Amino acid sequence: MTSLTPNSLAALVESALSTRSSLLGRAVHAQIIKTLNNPLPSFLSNYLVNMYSKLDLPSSAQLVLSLNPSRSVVTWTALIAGSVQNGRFASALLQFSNMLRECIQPNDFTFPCAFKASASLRMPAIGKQVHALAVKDGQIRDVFVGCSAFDMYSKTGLRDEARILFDEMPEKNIVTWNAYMSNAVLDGQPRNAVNAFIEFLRVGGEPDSITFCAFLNACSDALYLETGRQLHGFIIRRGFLADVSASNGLIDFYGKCRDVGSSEMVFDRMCQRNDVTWCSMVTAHVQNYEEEKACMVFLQAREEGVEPTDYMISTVLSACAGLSGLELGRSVHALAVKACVEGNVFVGSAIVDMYGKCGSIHDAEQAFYEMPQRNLITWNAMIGGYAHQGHADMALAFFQDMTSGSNDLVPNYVTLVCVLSACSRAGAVEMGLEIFESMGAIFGIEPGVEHYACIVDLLGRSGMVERAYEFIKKMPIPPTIAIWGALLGSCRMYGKPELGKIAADNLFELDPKDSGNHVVLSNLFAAAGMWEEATLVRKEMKNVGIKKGVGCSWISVKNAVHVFQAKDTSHERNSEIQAMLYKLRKEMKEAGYVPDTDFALYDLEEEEKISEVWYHSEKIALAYGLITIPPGVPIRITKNLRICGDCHSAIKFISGIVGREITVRDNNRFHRFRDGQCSCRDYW
DNA sequence: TTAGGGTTAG
Repeated sequence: MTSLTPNSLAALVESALSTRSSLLGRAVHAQIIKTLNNPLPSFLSNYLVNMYSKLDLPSSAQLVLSLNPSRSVVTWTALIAGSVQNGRFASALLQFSNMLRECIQPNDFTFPCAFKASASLRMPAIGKQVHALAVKDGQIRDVFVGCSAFDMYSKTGLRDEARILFDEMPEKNIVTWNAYMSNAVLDGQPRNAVNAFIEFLRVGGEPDSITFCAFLNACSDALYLETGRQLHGFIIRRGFLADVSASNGLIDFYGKCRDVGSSEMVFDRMCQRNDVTWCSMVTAHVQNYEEEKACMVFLQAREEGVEPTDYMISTVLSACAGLSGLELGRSVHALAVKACVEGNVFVGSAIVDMYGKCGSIHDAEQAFYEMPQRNLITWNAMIGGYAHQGHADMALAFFQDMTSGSNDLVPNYVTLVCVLSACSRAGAVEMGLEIFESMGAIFGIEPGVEHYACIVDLLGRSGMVERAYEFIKKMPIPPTIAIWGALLGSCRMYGKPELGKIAADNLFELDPKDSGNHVVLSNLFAAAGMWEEATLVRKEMKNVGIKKGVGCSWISVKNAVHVFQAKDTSHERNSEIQAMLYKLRKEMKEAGYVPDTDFALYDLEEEEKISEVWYHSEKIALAYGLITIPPGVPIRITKNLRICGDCHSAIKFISGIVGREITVRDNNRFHRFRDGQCSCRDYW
């Protein structure tokens, strides 16, 4: 056996670090103690401090450091760098200050760590003090130190200081330029990033994959689709298409620019993919409302043995939320636990959001309370979940709790959207208006288009349809589809054909291809007995080539999905379904249900209309659920179009008769029926 | 012993 010299022991420490095995690291340390007497040679002690700190074993690192009487700036920097790498930023700054207390001067390796810790903690006051030290001994001129100081100022929002540093840097390298571009994008200045790229090329810079990613981010941020496409060509010419990071950046860019087809093209042509590639592709589908495709890509990634990361899990959960796919959502939640990422705040918030949107508010609450840490997004998800379910009281209580006491969070734009939508769904008109009018003064958030839409919905849903229209006319920003859509919905609810026509005309202009608006207007006219107008709308639809999508409802039973269309008799258990429908119809009639034939789409005889609405797909899916799902288990149905008013009222009756909880997720929102009531206060 | 990026939640 060769003798263990200090140099060979140092090599052993290095190899233990490279395997990331703390067990091996401790074994090597034991061997060193066995071989050499204390105190260890200083350089070997430094190796150990570095290893322990990087392996995220801070106590051991600190102990080895304190046993080294001749510890130097290198020893301390090894300790601090490990803390920064493992996200222990506050510890890093504490260690930095302990080092100064021992009168050891930081060097060009120490300063970047201290700047990064200050930047990550968003503590510009500390960053400034570190900067002063770096200026004092001239270290700021070093390209590493200068770049990290610039990054710190940018990330802590001190633009002027960042700009001065950048302009006065004696030397800039590619990292400096990349930092400049990335921070410009983060700061909402994508144009500056693009200009910096041009300047960088002009001074003879050679971009790398990080430069491309930063540029693509700028393009997707500002929706510079053409500029991004040109960069795609540039990436190909420079031979960077084989680079996984550059291609990942392209997938992300196209996805954010609503060109998911190009994302798929880049993805399909890649020879090598990593976990980020898969996650970017799933994200691109989710961002383009292609949740089914997102789930397919996720399952494909699983088949290929790609390990699920916290990023992937939170993205897939948002796909489940979009699909109201509770079963898949549950299995992804289980996967998060298995992958040990459920404690991650992104994953936890996505779990809360998924359960809230899938109607399992108790699961959402449980996930919320079990989270080791929560942030604003977690609270928003919970408030949004209550709003979805029509629990305005809980939404408002959580809002109150979030902003007060130990939580002390500052609400953002989305928080206010969730709160106002909760008021609207609960008919809390005064409360909603009060919050809307004071949100600028109290929370510093100026109302945006989503907030205006909530108020239109709030007024309209409460029967103040004319007031809602007056409100729209006075809006300082142009009304959007959501706003006219809310008005049209309330016109349908309260039978206001004239205003409905105005809302619909605006919708036709903004969104000519949406068949739903034509159908609602036609129904509105039909309900008011204005058959000619109703027929005219239908004719117009035909003339301009709009087809109403085929309505269907689906229900998941024992992991199989059963899809039904209106008047569907094709299911293998059709006779049982029909028998259940017959039984229900009889019992409902006895309970006082009267079919609402406004929702029969044609000018039919009354008897035919009744039959028309009776065989809507959601009722058939529900009948199937009642014969297959054991008593006590909630029945969940999803519909691709909006649930019709007759089905809504029928399911209310059914929930009372059969004593079960029934939820219907339609393409607009969530309806939870229990004891003859629905979570939404009213429906047209 | 050191600096920059890519995928995530409303």
